[in-house]
Amino acid sequence: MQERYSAEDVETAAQQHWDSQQAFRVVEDGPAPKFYCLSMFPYPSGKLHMGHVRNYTIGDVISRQARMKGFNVMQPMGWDAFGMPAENAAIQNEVPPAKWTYANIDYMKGQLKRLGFGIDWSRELATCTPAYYRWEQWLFTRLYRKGLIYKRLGTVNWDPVDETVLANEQVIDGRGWRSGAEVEKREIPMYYMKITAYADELLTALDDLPDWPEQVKQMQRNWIGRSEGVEIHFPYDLTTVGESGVLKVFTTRADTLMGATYVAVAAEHPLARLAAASEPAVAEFVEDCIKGGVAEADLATMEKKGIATSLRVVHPISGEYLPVWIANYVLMGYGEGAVMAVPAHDERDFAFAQKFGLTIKPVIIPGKWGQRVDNASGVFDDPSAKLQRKFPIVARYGTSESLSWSHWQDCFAELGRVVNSGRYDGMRSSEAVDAIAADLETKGLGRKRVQYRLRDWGISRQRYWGCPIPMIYCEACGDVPVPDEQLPVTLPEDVAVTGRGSPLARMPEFYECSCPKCGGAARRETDTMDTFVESSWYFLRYACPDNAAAMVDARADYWAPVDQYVGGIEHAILHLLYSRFFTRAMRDEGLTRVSEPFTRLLTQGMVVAETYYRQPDAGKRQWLNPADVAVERDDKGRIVAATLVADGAPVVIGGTEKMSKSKNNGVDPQALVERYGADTARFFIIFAAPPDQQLEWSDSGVEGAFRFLKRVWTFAHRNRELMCSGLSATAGRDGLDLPPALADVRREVHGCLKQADYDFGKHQFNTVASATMKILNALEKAPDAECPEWAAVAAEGFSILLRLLAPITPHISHALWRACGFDGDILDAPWPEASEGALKQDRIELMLQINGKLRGSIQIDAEAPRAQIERDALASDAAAKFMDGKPAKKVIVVPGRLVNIVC
RNA sequence: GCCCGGGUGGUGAAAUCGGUAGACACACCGGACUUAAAAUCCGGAGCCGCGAGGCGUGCGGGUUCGACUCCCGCUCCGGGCACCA
Repeated sequence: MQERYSAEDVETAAQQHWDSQQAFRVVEDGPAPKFYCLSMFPYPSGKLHMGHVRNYTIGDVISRQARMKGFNVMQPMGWDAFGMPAENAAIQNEVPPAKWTYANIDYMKGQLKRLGFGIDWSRELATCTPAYYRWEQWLFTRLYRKGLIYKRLGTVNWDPVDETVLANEQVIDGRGWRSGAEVEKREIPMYYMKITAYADELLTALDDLPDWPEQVKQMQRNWIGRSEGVEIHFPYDLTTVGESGVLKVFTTRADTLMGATYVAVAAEHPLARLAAASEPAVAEFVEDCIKGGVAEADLATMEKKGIATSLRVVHPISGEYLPVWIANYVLMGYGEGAVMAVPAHDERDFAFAQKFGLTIKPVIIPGKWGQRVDNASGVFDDPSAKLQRKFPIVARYGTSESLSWSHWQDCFAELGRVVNSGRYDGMRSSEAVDAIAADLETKGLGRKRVQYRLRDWGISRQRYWGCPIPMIYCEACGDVPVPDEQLPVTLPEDVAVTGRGSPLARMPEFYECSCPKCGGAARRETDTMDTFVESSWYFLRYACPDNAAAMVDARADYWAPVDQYVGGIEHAILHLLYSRFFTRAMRDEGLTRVSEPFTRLLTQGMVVAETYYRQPDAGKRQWLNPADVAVERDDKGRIVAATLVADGAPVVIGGTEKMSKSKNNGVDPQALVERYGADTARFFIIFAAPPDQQLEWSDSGVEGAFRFLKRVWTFAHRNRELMCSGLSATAGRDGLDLPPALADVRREVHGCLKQADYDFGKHQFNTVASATMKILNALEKAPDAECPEWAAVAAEGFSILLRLLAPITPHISHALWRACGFDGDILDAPWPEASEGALKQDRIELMLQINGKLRGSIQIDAEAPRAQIERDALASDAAAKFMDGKPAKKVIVVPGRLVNIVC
């Protein structure tokens, strides 16, 4: 054993050992229960970034501990290899996407190996290979025939200059990122997956995922957005509309129906088109509405615009004529593309009505305004204003009647009591919803129904680097799925990408084909699939990546579901929801037995670092890498200034942000590993923050991790022979009669172990790392070798330390386990168990509070009865000093913790 | 705009069911070793105060013998918003 810790030697040797043993290759048999630990696979963007290192370190820690606990562990890895960056790189560097992607995979795989992750590489897959995506196409044709995939128009961002569909990310301030042209909405035919068919199941099944973070489940619940409400039909007014029909809206607040004063429709709604045909101003407005992109965040924050039409619809209860408005905040793809507007009780409608001077008709008395309202006179008590007020029949801006409705108040949107609504007056909101729904149903103008916010999943992409959609168009036969024997539809790999239009649509050799039904000339679909499709089933394919005859086989039944999934919180909704849906679709095709793909979920936080920059006058900020910057501190250690090492001149401290190329604050994992080794990188990442929180990068923190590992190494080197002799004394350690100082050391070790076990269960690995440091501190401070029992205590303590460390820093743990003569390979060493005997204490310290303030402590027998604790507490110096001679009113004893005297 | 998180010393963080706030580290200060430095080791330290003591978990209220923890209101920061992955 070397005296000095050399990470490179240790890590190379350990990795060679694992390779030669094929230590992480796993098969589907044996008595051990299976444990499928999966980290989200990376997009092969070029090289690993720190977020990857964090993700895979967390997954590896869980995997390795599960193995020590006796599970048959599978930890696979692969590549989410289709996507836009490959096309962007192709445009920039004129490299074909396939070549670029495979080169990246090659490089990043080497990096993953160097970090020592316990991955079964025999299961590696890349989604851009025909061997993978052919099964995606195969399933597509099945789901299409079943009706779970269908075709309809969908709205996309259109760049009129580049004649290309843009991703939301490529639209910046309403303009195309390359052309700078104003983006427009355009409707094109697209394929959709009917995820809404599973909406209810996806929602209710969340309740059966106890090991998912509550926050993720809540986000998914809100995303699915189940709401119970009423569909209401407003018949067209024949004289203004010119044809018969009904305008359908959905509302959860049917109790406010009598307060509806207009209706608003989307620019793409049939009524809008009708109005545009005869009214030039409307046509202009509708034309204007196609400007801008489709991202919801933009639509929600843009200025609310609208225009009146001459059209009217008929209120289904009152028979009044309501004006039809066109509003840019109503969207065709959401619900019915129309809303009934109740300005008195909806904040958005209120703002709209005020802007355009529309009628505001209050029909609900908010709960907090009291129950007393006279339905005939409209007089009610407003306790918040300590006034008796007259309820406005119609509130118009500027009139005295409408004072209370001149500004929006949140309580307007609350449930309450119905007024101003004819026969529904006096009802509570919920009663009014029932009564109105019943009346509408009688008239055939509406009914109660459930609606979801969730929309069907549009999967068509007008891009090249993706899985081809296996469909053929024939003049005679229409849309025909590609038959099984013609699969896969292979994506040509040697293609020039220009950024204008879709390359496949310019390749007759790709799209010209014959109809599978009639044999006539036909055209192949040139759209590819959303890359979320590949990542919706890869976890099943890892079980059997080599199967050329089936999508999944019996091995998937052995491994599914994933026991532990680890990945970024940014995937909390889309990827995870699509995967849950896809698994169910596959279940209903008889491909898997499971419904939920991921039993336990751990969502990891981002990796952030400080930023530094310089800003020449009126110029762009130049971001400087933290590695090139030196900081100045005051005498308390606070950072007061920073300078660039190269020129010694000051730079601006920019705050802490997510590591990124644009802010130049990334730390290269490669350089880190080369300098300190994989174990140091892994230890720091685990130690610096709990997995689900953001991790702040710190170079000196890395130094500290390295220093700790050196201390572990040094302890082993100094005490190796002693500990080898201590091994024989291992039997019956609890029975050993240890001197008090050694008993204390042993109590500390087992206390740390017990705590670490608890923390492991919570996935709070940072405190597990702390526990290993505490154990080393205790062992180093132990009274040394004079005492004969020390060898046994040291050997036991150090073996516990190494095993707690093994999942986090596997290489050094592997080397020291052998060097100290412990049994076998630490990879399969049994996880240690804390001894209750070692934790026992005769006397304990209780904190002493007087009136809730800490004033001292008392020493007492661990088993002391309550009466004695009270007596000792009252007799203490602190009690005499702080009770001011007052008698104790009450004494609170919290066993094992504290005594509080109230006086 | 909507949904979901987070805010604790100079810094990263810990505190299991409402019971010692700041474990474990980083940075800092002091000391040992050294011709010197690096490395290593030992010690100190939340803030204010000479001290007794007071004050302290983003801000303002509340519940409680006792609140980082529970409740109400605010604020700032981050993630997601359906074509980034």
